[in-house]
Amino acid sequence: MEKFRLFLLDADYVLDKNEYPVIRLFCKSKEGKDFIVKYRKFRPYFYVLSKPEKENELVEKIKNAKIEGVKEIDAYITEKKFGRETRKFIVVTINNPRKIPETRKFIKDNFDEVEDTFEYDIPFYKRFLIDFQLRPADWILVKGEKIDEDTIEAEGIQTIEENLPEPKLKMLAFDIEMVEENSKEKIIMISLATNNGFKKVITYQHSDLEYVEVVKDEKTLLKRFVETIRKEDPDVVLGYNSDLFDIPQIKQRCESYKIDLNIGKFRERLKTARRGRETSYKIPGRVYVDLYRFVANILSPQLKSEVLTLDAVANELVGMGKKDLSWQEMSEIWKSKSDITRIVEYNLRDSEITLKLGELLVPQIFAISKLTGLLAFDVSRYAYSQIVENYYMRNAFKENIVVPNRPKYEEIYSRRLEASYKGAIVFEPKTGLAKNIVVMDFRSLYPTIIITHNISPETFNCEHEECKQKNKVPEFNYHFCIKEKGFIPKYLEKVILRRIEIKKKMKQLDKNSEEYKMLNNMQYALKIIANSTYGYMAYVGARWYRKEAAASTTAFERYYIRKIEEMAKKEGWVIIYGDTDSLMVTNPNIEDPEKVKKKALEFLKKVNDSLPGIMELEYRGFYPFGIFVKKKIGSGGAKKRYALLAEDGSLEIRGFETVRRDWCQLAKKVQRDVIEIILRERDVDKAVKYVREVIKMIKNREVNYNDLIIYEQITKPLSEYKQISPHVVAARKMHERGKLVGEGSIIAFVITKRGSSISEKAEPAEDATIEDIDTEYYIKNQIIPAATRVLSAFSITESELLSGVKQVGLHKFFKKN
DNA sequence: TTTGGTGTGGTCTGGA
DNA sequence: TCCAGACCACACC
Repeated sequence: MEKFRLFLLDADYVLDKNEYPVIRLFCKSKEGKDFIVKYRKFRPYFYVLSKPEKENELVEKIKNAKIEGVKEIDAYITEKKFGRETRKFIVVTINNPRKIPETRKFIKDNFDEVEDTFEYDIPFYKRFLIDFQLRPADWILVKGEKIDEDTIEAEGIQTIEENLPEPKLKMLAFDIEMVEENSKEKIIMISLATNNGFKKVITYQHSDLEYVEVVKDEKTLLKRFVETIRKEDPDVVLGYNSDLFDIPQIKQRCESYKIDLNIGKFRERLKTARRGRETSYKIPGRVYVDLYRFVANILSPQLKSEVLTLDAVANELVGMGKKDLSWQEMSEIWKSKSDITRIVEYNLRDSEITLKLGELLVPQIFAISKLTGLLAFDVSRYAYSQIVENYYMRNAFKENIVVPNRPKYEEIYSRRLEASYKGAIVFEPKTGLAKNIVVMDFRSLYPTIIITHNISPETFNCEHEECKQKNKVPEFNYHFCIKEKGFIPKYLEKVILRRIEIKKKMKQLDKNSEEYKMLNNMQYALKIIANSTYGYMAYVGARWYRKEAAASTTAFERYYIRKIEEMAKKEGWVIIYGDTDSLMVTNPNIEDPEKVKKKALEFLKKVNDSLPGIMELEYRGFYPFGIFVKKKIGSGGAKKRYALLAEDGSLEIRGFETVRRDWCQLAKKVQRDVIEIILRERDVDKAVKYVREVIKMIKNREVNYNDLIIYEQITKPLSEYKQISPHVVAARKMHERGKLVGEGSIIAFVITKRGSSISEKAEPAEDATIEDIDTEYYIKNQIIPAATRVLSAFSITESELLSGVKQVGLHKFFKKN
């Protein structure tokens, strides 16, 4: 028997000829050699909870059950944790993983002794990874025999705890181009690029470029694509929106040409993996990642980009965008049989930036894999809820806890009908220009509350009198057990502590070092779990659902932030603003910034001494100036909208039109400039003059057309809108003109002179010019509101911006400076 | 297949 | 014609 240290990349299973499962692990050795590890001793199973005292009877009945397609069935009793109690469960094992649903149904339908069934919907490969606690994108130790060049028959498999460096992985990105000819779409070009420097474009029109391979037709193009992938033999295959576009197109064409799409590591065919409504594809033995899905599911909230196109995302993340070439131009070049260099370069660039994105994102995906035990394939396609859930599922196994069932449709429906609960506190800001602001915030507020107060579905309202006294939830008649650590807090704490540890380590490292990058990816993965656990417990689709747990978390938030507010006020601080986990304060009695900071640190120490558990309030920064504005309707200050000037001169702008997608670029720029003039120069007059100048330019149409485009998303089918807003009208016009628009499309439109209501005047951006623009609208509904929002805090009104009447005495707002 | 609640503000809609 | 309330999108944390 030999031992192999291998890096685990992917897993699946096949059936042997007797319909027994063979787990296959796709691995790489340190030297870069590929292996398939086969393991035959693992069987699919699920749990049956019997009615009390009926276990033995039920076991016998199950053992003797005859179920179609199931060759072998076995059952035995085990104990598992179920909520707060430990109960007997029957483990039902069969030979064929595909028969688990039928087996479960048979047992449920035929035996009255059955109370419930569990863990019947965990895919077999995932079951294996959980039970063996294997981590994809990490090293495993395999004991077994090498039966041929690249196959190992394993006797035993386990993880390796040492931190070995990753083997060098080969990544390949690809992209296709299509053109419509005689109302039929054809693939005209495919580009491929790898992180070894390989690049190739395959097409069937002439080109002299050395990396272009010219073939005779579409069919040969596809054949060469298959051969090239096989020859390059990548570990990771990358596309951008390829699950929805490139792969289905390639697949369909290959089918019609009867080309075997066997691009798997060991010449296996591309597989379709259907999950609910979404379709994805597996390339057996390779990690195939559609980067768009990861970006859309996981990364999008933290991106500044307004759209998730490859161009925008790559520009933001790797500083490289697409080449400029419109679909029409491409079509014309191709059909006119002229020089295709531009298409070739455009096509190759797409693969190159996809590759660059992959080099950045695949390590992030791998870090999440390592933490959750999910295959990179799954991580890259899962939503937040799925990623957290799988983290807890894998740890439930360690704790011998039965995984709660996924809610059925009716359950989800009734959960939806439950009333929502109160959230966090948002303070009403003091409007105007603020000075010497100290910002403090809680480090991971919700996670630390959950951990400190042991908030978990099963610790909720335990029977102990003591817990009722010592761990009561503010505002509610709820409490959480303190006798035993809850499952969720236990594993959430591991996440938080590990993240703190990693962040500490990172501080000592060079930011460009490989180790720093690796740790950064790991802390990012941990952050995802930490930040989504609270919301997950209130998510209607969650297995570990307990709305009261989430409601209690926010109740504690309100309690603590109020408590700190009180402490701060007592010490002479003025609360300028605060949202959920942050407080912005100033001390009107102290002028010297250094003294303010010092005093703030003393205050923080006092607060932290009073906070329980691992809760901690941190110093986030000092800001010489800030703007807080009035609400447009009603009285008082507007929450969630402010701008701060940091000591290093940078601006932090939140909530304002400037940071919103649904305002035209020009309005956003004007507002940002106004904020800057006020914060940096504290000169309201200058800001007013500037706005008047812009208004004049609009009147004269001396502005850039593109800066007038408004972007808004279509969030449901066009027919379902009750209120027909401008963006809906623009979308309908696009639809009528043969454009593809639907749920999720971001509509680019402008407001023109044609029509009476604003909606009627909305026109798709591509169908209008600067001459069509309704300048009145842009002045009154874009520039003026955006500028007034900020300037009204300094008593400037709309009419003053419009009239051009010179105001006097504005400086009074800034006497001191 | 969509982790949660809080909040602002634009435009439309329909009744006075 | 005016205005409140509904609808809708997007932001903050």
